[in-house]
Amino acid sequence: MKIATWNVNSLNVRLGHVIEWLKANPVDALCLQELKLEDAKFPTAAFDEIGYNAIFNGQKTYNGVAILSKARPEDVVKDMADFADEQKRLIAATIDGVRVVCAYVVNGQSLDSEKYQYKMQWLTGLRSYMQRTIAEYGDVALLGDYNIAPEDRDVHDPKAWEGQVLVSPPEREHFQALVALGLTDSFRMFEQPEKSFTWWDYRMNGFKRNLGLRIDHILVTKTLAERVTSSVIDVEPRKLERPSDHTPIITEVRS
DNA sequence: ATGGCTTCATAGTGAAGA
Repeated sequence: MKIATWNVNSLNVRLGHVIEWLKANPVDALCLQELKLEDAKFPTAAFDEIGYNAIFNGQKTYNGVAILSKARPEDVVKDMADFADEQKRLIAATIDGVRVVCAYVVNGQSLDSEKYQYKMQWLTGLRSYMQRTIAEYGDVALLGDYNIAPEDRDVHDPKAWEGQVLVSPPEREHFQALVALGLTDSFRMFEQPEKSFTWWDYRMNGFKRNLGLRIDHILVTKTLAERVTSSVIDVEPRKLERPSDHTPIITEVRS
């Protein structure tokens, strides 16, 4: 099966891109982040027309996550049970026997911001949530916008980014804590081109100059990692008119 | 150049993203 994740930065604006991408890339599950729309406005029919089920956890203006899947999603859970959160950042379901967790990690804004503290707390909550989820389900994949570049090679200019949000040591420690739960960064299981990124700033011609970061990830439990056959970033959607600033990443798991 | 661009909410600009 193929599983993918894409921060679409407004599903209203990007619906056409997502539909066309799914037609060209008929993955078994696609996790979306930053829907920026309330559940009542979710375009369920548009996905139904192309053979996809949709589950979603949205809110007006900000955040919002969804999972699109060919198979019917089972045991749908929204939010983290043990972490009270006004913001809609997590949804999970079992698809083809795999527990798929779709997360939109807090950005954090800057290290001296209250939002950074919220990010740290949220990541601590996610760690507990994932620990429990792995214990309960076994085969688990955590897909989404982590808002963390795990290593310097995931940053176009590590010197320029040093000490900034998205690359700070405490954030990277949170990423490694997820790995320590028994999760593997599926993208790094394979030889990859240098300067592989999933996000580029809209400003300064960031994409054309490849001034990006790798902050969207697909982590899988060991049992799944043994069956992973590929993991790739698809930069094509970033080349379209009015693109999202993020682009999809796809991991394939042998059945 | 603490800017640059895009989205949303709003009807001027401001917040937020990363």
